[in-house]
Amino acid sequence: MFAEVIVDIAHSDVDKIFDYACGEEIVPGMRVTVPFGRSVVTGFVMRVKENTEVPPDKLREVLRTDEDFPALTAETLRLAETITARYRVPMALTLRLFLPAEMRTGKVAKRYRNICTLTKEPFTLAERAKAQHALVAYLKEVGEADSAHLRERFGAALKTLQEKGIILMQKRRVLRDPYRGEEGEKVERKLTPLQQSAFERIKTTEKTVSLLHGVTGSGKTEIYLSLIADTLKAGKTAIFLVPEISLTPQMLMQLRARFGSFAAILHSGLSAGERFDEWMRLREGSARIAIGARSAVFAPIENIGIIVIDEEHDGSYISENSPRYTTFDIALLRARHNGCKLVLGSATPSIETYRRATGGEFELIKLSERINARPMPEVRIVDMRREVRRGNVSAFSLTLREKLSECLEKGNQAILFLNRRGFSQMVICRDCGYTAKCENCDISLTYHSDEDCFKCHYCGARYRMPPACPACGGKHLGYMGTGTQRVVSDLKKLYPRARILRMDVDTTSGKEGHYRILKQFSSREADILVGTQMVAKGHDFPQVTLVGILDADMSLHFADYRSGERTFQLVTQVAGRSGRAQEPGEVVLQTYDPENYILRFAAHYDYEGFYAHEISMRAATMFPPFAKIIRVMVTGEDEKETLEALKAVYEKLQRVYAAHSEEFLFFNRMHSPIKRIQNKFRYQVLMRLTDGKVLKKIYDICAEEHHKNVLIYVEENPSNLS
DNA sequence: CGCGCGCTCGGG
DNA sequence: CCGAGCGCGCGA
Repeated sequence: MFAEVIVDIAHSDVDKIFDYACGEEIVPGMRVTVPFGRSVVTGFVMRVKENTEVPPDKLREVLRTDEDFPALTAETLRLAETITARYRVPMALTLRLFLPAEMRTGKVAKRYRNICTLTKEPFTLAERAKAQHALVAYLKEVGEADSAHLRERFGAALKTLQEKGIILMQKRRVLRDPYRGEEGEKVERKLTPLQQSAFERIKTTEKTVSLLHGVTGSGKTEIYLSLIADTLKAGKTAIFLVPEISLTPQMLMQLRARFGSFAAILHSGLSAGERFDEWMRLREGSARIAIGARSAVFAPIENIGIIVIDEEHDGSYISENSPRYTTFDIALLRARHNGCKLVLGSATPSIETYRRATGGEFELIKLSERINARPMPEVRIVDMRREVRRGNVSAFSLTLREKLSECLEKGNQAILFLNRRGFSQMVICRDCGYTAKCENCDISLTYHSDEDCFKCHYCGARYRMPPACPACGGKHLGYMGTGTQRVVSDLKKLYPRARILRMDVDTTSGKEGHYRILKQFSSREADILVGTQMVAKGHDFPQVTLVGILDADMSLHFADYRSGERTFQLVTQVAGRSGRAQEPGEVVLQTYDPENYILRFAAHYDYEGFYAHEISMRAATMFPPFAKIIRVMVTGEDEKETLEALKAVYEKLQRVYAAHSEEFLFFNRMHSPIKRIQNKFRYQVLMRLTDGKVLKKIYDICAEEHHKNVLIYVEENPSNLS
């Protein structure tokens, strides 16, 4: 027998099949150890065959298998072929997506437990050894138990009985279960008639993809869970994808309560061992629901009955590393392969998705009512230009201050949202105009008051705060632009008795960081929560009756065709945090552009209006989904080398442009808006295509262009053009 | 990716 | 004439 092997080296030079002689035990999907050149490496068996073209003097043998089962399934191998072809990345890189990182690094220790059982031989115990009697009785009842557990319960009796040969101990491999003992209560809510009909439509539609477009609080989650339960009943498996940030302990608890150990949860908070074991449970089939962020779309399960992508519009579904896949594309491939349904859910679907839904490609299901018909909070738009004219230059409008006082007096909670970390956006010398910039990035530094330092928000570098301007020695340093720290410090002056929590990347470090702050806030340890966009995502705080959006324009003026879409989503989401329980909520939206159509539509929760406006604008300007924006990034530490690489790709791309100019709306090379990040120079070729065959050519050109010390990659519709 | 081969260039 | 440095191609 011969095995076709891809070696686990992510480099295009070795991205090809190597044949090895092997025995019968080798099957496709297995990881094997093979001799390769002068070294020994891990490889993936893609196929096995009876014959080989490789001359016998070159042929070598598979040394051993890494596991005694195929780590990759047949579906997975096919899927990998498609992904590799689509994104022009080495096969090894694609195959790695399907395995937990722990498996490759081999750093995860298998966990063993000592399992105790009673001997079958007759025995007698001393009359007065009470603990021994209790232990034997217990074991008779449960059959077998873990030694650590018994020692804790019965103490030294265990050791005595073991020495007497009455209790037998046996080592056995066990899988870690990160949520053991946290079963919670099994709650199975009955679906409302609206939910029930959505459920039925998803099941019966001819279309593979359904879009559940439901306002916040319309009960989408309950529909997903019912669909998953239904799939389990049919003996199939399920994938449930959520944005990383939504994997809160409460949510995990809810899923655990509903599905018990059938659910395997893959997320960044798990230890290496736990992650590996959750993967194992899926691969073995003892867990049948894979729940997790985007990488869970590669879950090692077969016979999939449903795939759900919650908060479909969320940016975290697009991979930022090679291969730059979109979760939806992979999910669709898997849904087609398994002949199952794919459900997308969102209150604010992405423009692209909504167009495909209204165009008839997806089944569009609207849930326009909230559970219990609770109204959406009222949004009040405040014109900040008027505040400035009145002499109020603080971050808080008079309206917001009034509402905030009112809210606090009633004993309710408030959330203030501002998409800017730190104390002030930048520090400028009033004498000479100098601004501090990062040494590694082409970015001005943000002042952080709690650590009294400057930070670069791109690479995380810290700098000491200079006593005077480094350029002119002037002492008049000015703070421009308000960040979350500044808001907190101003709030403390305005409301000295209010308890304030801040939530942004600076305060949420560590794996439980988010959770800690959210828990403090939900258990009423604070009155006001100030935060960046991470406060926007689906947490349920019943006591919150006021949401303040301090600077709604921030994300609006981003150099990105999707900035309008993102602003709409953000405003809708943050607003949804207000008034979830009995009391109606309010939202104060501060802006310097109160006539802006996006903010107007968002204030009225008018997604359709927003969509109609946005899509006609995209059509008129020929932006996605009517065209494709392609960015070829060329980045490297040495400016000269990087420029040479840029020139080489540019010349080749230009030939494509010349030959197919009708497919190009735009073609140009330039510095990236941020010239340098983490010491790497960034150049780009920017294109806008009327979706044609040239994209393949562009990928080909970039794949064949090899420059050492310079990285070249293609991005499709990149979400930030920095 | 890691390695050895061979070509080239510079110093002695 | 010899050693260091680098570009190239190979690996089954």
